[in-house]
Amino acid sequence: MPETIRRPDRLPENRYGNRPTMKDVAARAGVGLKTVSRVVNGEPGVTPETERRVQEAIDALGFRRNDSARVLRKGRTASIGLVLEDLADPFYGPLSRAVEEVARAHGALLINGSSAEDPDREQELALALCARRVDGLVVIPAGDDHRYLEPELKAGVATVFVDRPAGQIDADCVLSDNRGGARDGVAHLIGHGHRRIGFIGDMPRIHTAAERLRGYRAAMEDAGIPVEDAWMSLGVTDPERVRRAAEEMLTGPSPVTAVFAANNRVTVTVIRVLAAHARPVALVGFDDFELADLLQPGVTVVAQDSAALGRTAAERLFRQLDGTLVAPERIELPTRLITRGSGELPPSG
Amino acid sequence: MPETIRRPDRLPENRYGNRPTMKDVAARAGVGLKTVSRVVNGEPGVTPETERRVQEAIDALGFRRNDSARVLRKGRTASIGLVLEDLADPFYGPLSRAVEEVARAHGALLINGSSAEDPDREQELALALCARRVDGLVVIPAGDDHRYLEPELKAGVATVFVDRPAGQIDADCVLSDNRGGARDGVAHLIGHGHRRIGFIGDMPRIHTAAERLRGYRAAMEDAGIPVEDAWMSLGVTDPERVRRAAEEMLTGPSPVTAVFAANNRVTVTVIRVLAAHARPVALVGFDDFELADLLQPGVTVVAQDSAALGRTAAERLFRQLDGTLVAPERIELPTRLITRGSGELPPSG
DNA sequence: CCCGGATCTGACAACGTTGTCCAGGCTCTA
DNA sequence: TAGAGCCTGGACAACGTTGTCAGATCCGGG
Repeated sequence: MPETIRRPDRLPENRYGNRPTMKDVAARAGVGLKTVSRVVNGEPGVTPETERRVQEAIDALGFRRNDSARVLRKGRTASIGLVLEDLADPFYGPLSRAVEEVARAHGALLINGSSAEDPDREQELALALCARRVDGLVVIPAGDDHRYLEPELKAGVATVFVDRPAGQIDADCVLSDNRGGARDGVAHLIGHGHRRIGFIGDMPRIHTAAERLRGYRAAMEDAGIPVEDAWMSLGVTDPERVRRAAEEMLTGPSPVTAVFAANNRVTVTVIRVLAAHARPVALVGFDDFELADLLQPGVTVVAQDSAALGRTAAERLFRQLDGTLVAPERIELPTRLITRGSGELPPSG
Repeated sequence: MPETIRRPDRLPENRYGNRPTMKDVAARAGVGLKTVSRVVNGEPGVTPETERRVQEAIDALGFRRNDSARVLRKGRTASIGLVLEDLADPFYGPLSRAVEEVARAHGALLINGSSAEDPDREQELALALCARRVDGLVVIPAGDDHRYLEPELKAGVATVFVDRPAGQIDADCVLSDNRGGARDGVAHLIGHGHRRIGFIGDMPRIHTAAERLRGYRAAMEDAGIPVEDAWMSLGVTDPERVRRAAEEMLTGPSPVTAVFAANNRVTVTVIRVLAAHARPVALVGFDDFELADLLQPGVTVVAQDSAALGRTAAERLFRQLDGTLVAPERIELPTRLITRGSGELPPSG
């Protein structure tokens, strides 16, 4: 197909398909442009009769206001961005739901996407949202350097980090008390007589993982129990390797009688290993999950309130936008130990 | 505070906080506006030296292109909307994740929200997304009348319905084979010797619920088993009432030896009832869920591939946008029976 | 009958970007 | 060294909306 040399700037008339504009509505209703705008936005100063004519034209043409133009003119988009780690992770469902509810209450829409735990993708996504001029950003960080957001912060984009703190910049963040929660969970096992307790968690470069490890160490130290290296498995995430790590600490020279699983993925895998294991082994997991109570035995967990994380973050974000908030703060929400059986098994073997 | 009588149209200089524009960048770099645009968009025709100067000014000012203005000019937003029923429902996690991946592959962002199963809210949300001029819409319907979308369809907004069909309009939809799946599940129970089989499902006004009921009836009819009313519970969703319904069919005059649970919420509740019940009762559930294999016995389910639903829908949407697709179609994806034990229990009592 | 005021309406500019098109400077060849 | 042609850069309009402001209309009262 030969390339057209001079295509007119104005496409025939099918931009956005061929949506009618206020101008079209005005022409059809026989009124001025601004009058249509007034009707659409419910501004006062329009006779009922005029309003009726305009409304009629709107319905007839199927007019819908173009919010891009509106945003351009007004400067506020009434939308906030949410950068998740993984949309499909059940832990984030209630969180994003909570963010959405708060946004809705403030008349804002939610735009979101997942970083898939990739720092570059997190940055790409966050900046794309800023280019859309979202009013604010809720970020669950994948990376640990967020200086790329500095111009945005300076430009007034409200920003709150959730679940993990921001890196290299001073910003609001809302976290769970990871260290305290892990400490409670491990102390619970110690309270039931365990001394050889295993820990399986993610890489310590991830803030939550590091904090939970600290909690484990603190609880052990409080009880005066020296920790053996063979009891700890760090940075192992895929099910197969978690399985192997669990089996090693169960059968090693100094076998553990209890396991602390530092996140829900690990917990589920460990449950599978323990189910196939002859000797009963106690288990406490970080993060609650559905049906934990129906397993045999029920799984004792340190639960974080992911909905509260989302709600708190979103509320802070809108308070930043109101201007009622100035100094960045770090908020830690408490966790809750839920006993269901697996954490109360006595030591054996 | 007294209202300012005449506020100048031009706010001092803090719209969007006070973001620099291309004009500012151009001034600082000592070049024309369009040259900046060229650099930002990687268009050819700029000397390396000029490009460097411009890039420097961009970095120094922290400039970020305003996509609202861009959208206004170009007519495409490179974003699609997703109207979910509930962000927090684990069934929709993989689905929205799949939609996101496809969108990402096409360079589009995803804007989403939940209808909370409320038709009015679904409409409000869908139209808000259209006002943003999303290029397309993936909708999991809450209501059954979608004529409100007609002007949008006419205007060229690509639209695909998922999980449930569109009501009163002719549009693409991607569904699971609900009837066939339910039929397979119930036939499986019959194959293991059951004749008195209970059905617990949602209100038949919901398409999926109605289809699954049809599947149940069809399987029973195929086997020549007359269905008793007492075996069916319809429109019951909250856990307490599901619990009661289940108990009634287990203890009634003609007690069932097996239960078909028509969605994952119901399944989980029924599991709880059966766990507390003396006589073993077989169970097949519609929808798979995590840990179903770890329960005692493992739960046999009719699984739908929610990721495939999302992927298929999103791909169709982008094919609509390409123009490679014209006539709306109704696509049904197969379900898969996963046997884990609970569905293979023999009749007892 | 005219005027003041209140009410309603519309012309116009501006938001920040991109497409078009032309001007000027440069290189290369004859 | 002049001329042709290419390359780079910039002026300008337009996208659809809303804020400002002035003009038009209508009413009642003096």
